Amino acid sequence: MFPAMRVKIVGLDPHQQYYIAMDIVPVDNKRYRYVYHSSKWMVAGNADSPVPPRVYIHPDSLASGDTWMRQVVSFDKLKLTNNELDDQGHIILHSMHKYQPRVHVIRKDFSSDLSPTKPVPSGEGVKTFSFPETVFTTVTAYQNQQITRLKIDRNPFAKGFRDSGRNRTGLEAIMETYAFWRPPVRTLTFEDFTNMQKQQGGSNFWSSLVITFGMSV
Amino acid sequence: MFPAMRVKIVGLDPHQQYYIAMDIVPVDNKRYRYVYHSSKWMVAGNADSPVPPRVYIHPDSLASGDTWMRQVVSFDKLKLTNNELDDQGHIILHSMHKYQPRVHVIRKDFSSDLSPTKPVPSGEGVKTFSFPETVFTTVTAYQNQQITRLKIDRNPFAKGFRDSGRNRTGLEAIMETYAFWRPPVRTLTFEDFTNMQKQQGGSNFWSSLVITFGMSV
DNA sequence: CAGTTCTCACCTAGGTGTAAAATT
DNA sequence: AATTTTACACCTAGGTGAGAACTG
Repeated sequence: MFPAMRVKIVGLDPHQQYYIAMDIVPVDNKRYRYVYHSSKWMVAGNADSPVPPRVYIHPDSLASGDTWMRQVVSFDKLKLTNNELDDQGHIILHSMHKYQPRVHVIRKDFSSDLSPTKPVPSGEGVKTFSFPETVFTTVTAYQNQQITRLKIDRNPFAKGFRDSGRNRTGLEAIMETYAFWRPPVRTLTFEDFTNMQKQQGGSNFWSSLVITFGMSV
Repeated sequence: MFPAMRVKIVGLDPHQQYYIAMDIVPVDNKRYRYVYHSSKWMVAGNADSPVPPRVYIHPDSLASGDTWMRQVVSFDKLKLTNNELDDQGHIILHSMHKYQPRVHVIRKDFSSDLSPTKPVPSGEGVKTFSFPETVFTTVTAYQNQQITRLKIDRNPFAKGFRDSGRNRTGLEAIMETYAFWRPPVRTLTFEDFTNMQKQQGGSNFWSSLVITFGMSV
């Protein structure tokens, strides 16, 4: 999956052990098609039947709160497939559907049955974060030129398709000289999240947990 | 370092957590030179002054005894350097000296000060294994054709230097068709080790620890 | 014919020994 | 003269979109 989701985590217990995991859930019950002349995704019927749930457990798991908080947690190794019989542990999605990635922070002492092929457990030791700007629509071929350009311009592995003849604009050219530049990040506190989800309030333990999202572009 | 050291471990407590680490210690206090006409390494003076000790902590650390015992533990990412100012965490050695790799099994509850830049602690919670057949002499350029051929024939990354014109012998040709072939392994029990090292006896906890060595060729 | 699969050239990233050049 | 460093071609391994081929 590119761009990869990247998060910064604050407020964990430095000495407690945690798993961090991602799953990807349907946004609605619809199938979509892209209408080129209006540049919009339109509903094209009901969703296909749901697929076996998969969870991507971040490869740095298990790690201490301290370790997680000292790094940007990147999900750039997460892979997607439309093959419902996949045996590579990839996350299985339907093409032409809308999905929302979720980040789960799972306390070790609560993770008795954490598995790549079972839904993430819910309860006191697990907190889940979603960032609405990361909703995406799955395709098997790109439906418009903007997304193709984003992919080619931002993914190092697609360098071979960059049109070096096409000149960058003045601003872009300047940006390129700042190799360390990163787009602005957005911060979402656990309180924001609980409000958004109309959740009934978290334990003290989690009250300071903050997770910040930035795209890896 | 190629060929990489690979070990199989038996007899750990499946539910206990362990680090596994490697360091490389001088075999003697001498510097060597290779005498081509006799195909032998000869003493060529006293060793250079010792170098800051480094430890390679196996990247699968920290893991349970169960996890360690279920896999072949391979040290193929271990890197060597002759640069005493190295800041990449590589193990620093002198060229033209004889060295012996050691494998350390370190119980988590004993590993308070385990660090890549400090000597491995010794004591009740740490057991160390050496395999005399892994002694090697460091060089900056290969000193004889046999070692060059071993490196080129056995290391996939050196495939570009293989002389596909030179025909394999009948036996070698047959061997090559068995992709899964591995050289015989040698088993060393902790008792063997204690005898060899004239150690004063281990705790019950470790009495069944066995470590088996095989080269990754 | 919209959607999917497959093969391919072209990249990133990094592990090899060679041979020339530099060092001591 | 022996040893070490450096630039380089050639690999492994795997992530890209293009475009042809295929599917229903």
